[in-house]
Amino acid sequence: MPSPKDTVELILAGAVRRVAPGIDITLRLELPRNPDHGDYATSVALQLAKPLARKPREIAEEIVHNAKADIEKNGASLEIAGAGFINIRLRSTTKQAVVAEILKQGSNYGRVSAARPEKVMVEFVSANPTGPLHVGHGRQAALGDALAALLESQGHEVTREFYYNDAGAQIQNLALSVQARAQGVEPGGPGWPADAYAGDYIREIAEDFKARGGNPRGDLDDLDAVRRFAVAFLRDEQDMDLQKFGVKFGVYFLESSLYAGGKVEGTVEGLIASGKTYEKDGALWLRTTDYGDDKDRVVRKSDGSYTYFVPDVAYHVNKWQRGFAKVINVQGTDHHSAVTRVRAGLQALGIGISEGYPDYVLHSLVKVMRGGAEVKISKRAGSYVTVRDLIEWVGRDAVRFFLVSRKADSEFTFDIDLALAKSEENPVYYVQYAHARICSMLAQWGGDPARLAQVALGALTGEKELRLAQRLAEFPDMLAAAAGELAPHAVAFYLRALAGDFHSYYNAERILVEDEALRDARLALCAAIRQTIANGLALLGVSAPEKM
RNA sequence: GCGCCCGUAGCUCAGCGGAUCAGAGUAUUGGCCUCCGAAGCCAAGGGUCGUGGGUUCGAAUCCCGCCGGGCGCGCCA
Repeated sequence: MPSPKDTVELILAGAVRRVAPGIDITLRLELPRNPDHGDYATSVALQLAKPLARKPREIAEEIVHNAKADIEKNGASLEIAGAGFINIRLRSTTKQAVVAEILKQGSNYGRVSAARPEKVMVEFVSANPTGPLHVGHGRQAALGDALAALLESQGHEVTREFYYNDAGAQIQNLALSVQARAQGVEPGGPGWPADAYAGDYIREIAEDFKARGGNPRGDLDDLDAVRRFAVAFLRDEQDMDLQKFGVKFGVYFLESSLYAGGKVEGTVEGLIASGKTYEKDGALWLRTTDYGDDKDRVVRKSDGSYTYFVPDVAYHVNKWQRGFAKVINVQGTDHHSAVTRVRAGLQALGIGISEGYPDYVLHSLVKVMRGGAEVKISKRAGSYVTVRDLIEWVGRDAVRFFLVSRKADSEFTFDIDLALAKSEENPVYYVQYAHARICSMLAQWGGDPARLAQVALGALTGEKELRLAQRLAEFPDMLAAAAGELAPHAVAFYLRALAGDFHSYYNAERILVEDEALRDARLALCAAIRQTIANGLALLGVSAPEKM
């Protein structure tokens, strides 16, 4: 069933085409803050003034004249204001209808089936198994998972994928670190390998290895065994953290599989065949500058090995070949130089991969403050705050909601002291509280909530009630916009606003009144709010508790 | 130095395909529970939207310069 907004938009767009034939303009309905300006408004007449060389008000009058009958038939009215704005007002019955619609659709409210469903991949976290997950990974997990859920809500078939390097120099470094630690070498002490990981978790792995390894001396010399043990240990740990965070991946992709399958070699051959490579200083270079990069990149080093850039390209070829027409990589901005490079590599191959492939959501790194000082995020230092720490301190719901509540590219300061001291004032509770309050009210009423979907809604005429209905009606549009812009923070802001409207309403009006018709209508509205909050929170991976 | 991103209320941040866009939370101050959950509500103060130009009838929003901050700029990953 098309929403009133869609209907109004369609009718007005038709009128605009008749008034301004041949002029390419997209009609956009705004949501005015000022209620005097109606429920929707458009400045399309002002925008048409120049191309039509006419007064905006005249144009507005003509549009309104054209659309009026149809608009009114569909439960709305038009008026012209100011310089030529067209304000649209919906009748109360039109607004009330959304409540029944939500209760009918239940957990599907906001979800749509795409006209053309796409196979979409969101790749995120992708932490190498060289240490516990840090807050940056937490931000990625919160963003990526919400993004994936958002795209699913729009009818796409989404795969969540985790990519990790299980064989490179960093892994070797990990093995050496564990080995040294197991042999009793202290970080920084004599015999400590250069650039070794010094975090405490290395000691834990070393002790665990010795405890389970049988003959410690013999096992310790077997660096390969140490490496396998350490990787498995850290993978388990990361899995546990992700599970606690409520994030599930569909695919774990190993970098080593690209080598094993000959994909890396094949990519190099493909690049050479494209004619975009050249030899210089004993190395093989790719002309990435042909594709907007600021310098050419080395593909094969003079020692014969490949740069990390090659498996990166091979991996994305693989994504493409698996049929993912749309891929979104969630990464920190510290990797933004890879964006141009990977795209350049894919274009150079000339195998028909679309130009902007893949999409990226880059997030600024999270700065962690504690005791008024910054805690450096560095795997090597071993002093960074982990995802697990955050969850233990403020709870999974708060961490997820908080981390997704900001635009990805804005810098983000996570003040540990504040989160600890004021955990109860975290915005997530505000939204959850609205949900719990409604649950409590429905329980007190004691009726059958399923019945509310059929209840008469005509009694919902209060200003706050109609505003709430409008807010609820925005939900699907908000989701579509958030999915389109890859901006999950919009969901968090919407929920905050909806909860705010509800709390305000709750304090102003009594829901469980004597008058049955009024009570049922109000309960139906509240049930619809509860449903919408639950649906929104589910997308963010945050629980919607019935009691708090 | 070059490239990308970011500068909006004391603080943390929305808004940025122009108009009906000066907003939210928090903090501060003052009110509201014999009443459905006060983890709540109501009200007040607080910003020349970093800065200087430009485009436009109209700019927080688009363009250019400058200032400030972040991240990149390896035959590291």
